[in-house]
Amino acid sequence: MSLVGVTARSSPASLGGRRPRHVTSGRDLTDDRGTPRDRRLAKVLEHATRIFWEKGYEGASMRDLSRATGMSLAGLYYYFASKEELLYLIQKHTFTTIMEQLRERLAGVEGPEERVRVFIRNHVAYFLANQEAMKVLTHEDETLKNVRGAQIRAIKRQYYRICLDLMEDLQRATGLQFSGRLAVLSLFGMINWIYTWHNPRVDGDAETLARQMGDIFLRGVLRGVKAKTAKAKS
Amino acid sequence: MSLVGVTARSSPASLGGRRPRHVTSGRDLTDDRGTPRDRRLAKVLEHATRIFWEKGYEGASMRDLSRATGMSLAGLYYYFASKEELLYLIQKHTFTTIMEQLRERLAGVEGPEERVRVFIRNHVAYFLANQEAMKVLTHEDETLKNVRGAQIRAIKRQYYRICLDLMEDLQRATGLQFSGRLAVLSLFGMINWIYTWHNPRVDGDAETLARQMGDIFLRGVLRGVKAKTAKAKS
DNA sequence: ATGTTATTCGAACGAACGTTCGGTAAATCA
DNA sequence: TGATTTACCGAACGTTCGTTCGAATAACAT
Repeated sequence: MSLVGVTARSSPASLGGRRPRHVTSGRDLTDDRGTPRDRRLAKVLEHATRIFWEKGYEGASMRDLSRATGMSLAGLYYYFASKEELLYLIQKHTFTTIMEQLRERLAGVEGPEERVRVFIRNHVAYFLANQEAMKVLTHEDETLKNVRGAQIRAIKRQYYRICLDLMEDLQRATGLQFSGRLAVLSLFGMINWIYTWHNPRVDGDAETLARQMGDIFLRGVLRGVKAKTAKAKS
Repeated sequence: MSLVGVTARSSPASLGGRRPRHVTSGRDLTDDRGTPRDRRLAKVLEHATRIFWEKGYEGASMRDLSRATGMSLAGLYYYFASKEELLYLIQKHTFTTIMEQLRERLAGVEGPEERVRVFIRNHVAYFLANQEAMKVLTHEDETLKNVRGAQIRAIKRQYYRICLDLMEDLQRATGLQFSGRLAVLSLFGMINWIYTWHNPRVDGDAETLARQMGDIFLRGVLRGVKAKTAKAKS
């Protein structure tokens, strides 16, 4: 009721109008918990994520989703109000989850550099574990308009803020001078670009990738990587 | 004839079929040179670039382009065969131009680090001077299919190769060990991400940005930036 | 068994999509 | 001058789009 914003036109129940449909509970939408309805919606969102990932939001059609889920076109709309809401739910869930995970991983970790490392590790790990959702999140950045767009942008600003704070802690601790804004945005660029090139066959796992990117970002290529052992490939 | 691939269905001229339309000459498409027709096409491409930039390729309609150019829907098709070809021409021209410019700027520059710096400067400068085209190039990366897609991907591979070579020269010169592939792709990520955040009001001009990003990439934030003078902002 | 609510559907709606057809003017060539 | 080519357009073509309607079934409570 609060989150979704029902689009139903009128229907005061007394006049025999149909009751408002597709009112999602405010629940979490992960696969396990929630009402059966929420669990079913979560499954639909998984399929939608994969389709948006493959064809882009505009390029994907509700008929694609119907085919993928095995449900009828009309049946889908029992679970959400519009295609746009689908994208909103996906982006919101993805963003919320990565931020929760970050807060957990940051808790208890001391030392500004290590905390930045944790941020990088978390972002890279989540990115690789949820490539489809993360591409939909970053690629369809400007797609949502109005209220839904504003909500997603608000979460994004929060996430940016967390990283900027980590960076400024690092500056205070080391006395170094650089533009925090530019550092954060460069870091985001490095990581968020992954979806355009990552190949699990040739590029390592999340841990390796995060360490390498952390090294590039924190030490710079000209200080090189402390030649630990196998950096392998090229 | 060679580039564009006419889609005309048959029409052997003798049977009264219409001659093949929209056969672009192989010319350069920049505004100044070429036949009047090519110049007119270039203008259309400029409008198309702005529209794809605003609404994305799938989200943009030929009617949007018709409105923007002031030409009729049918009239547009005198200059190109399809919407897809529009995107192809834009991407090809953009990619070709940035590579030409890079080769010019690299010529005569010695020293592996400076050559990497030139690469960064060129990419950032071109990016900011042609933000719309560069977004269309990077954002619509997977949009083109088949032959046209393969051609663009081939140019992209060339561009990547040039940068990788620069990076490997740097490695040979310094004896440092890092993954060249990862370094190049991280660098691309840093720079190509610019279009999602750049604000000319708060972020500096191309030269400043390129220097800062070069510093982050080459020296790493932990070695700081040689506090030259005004880094200002944050 | 009966009434109620939760799901799902076939069929269609109007709008928008990329593209094409037959044609008209204007420019160019002979 | 007349013939041909170039540049452009109104009107439509067939398709696909997101969404909705009324009804049918399934699940569940009483």
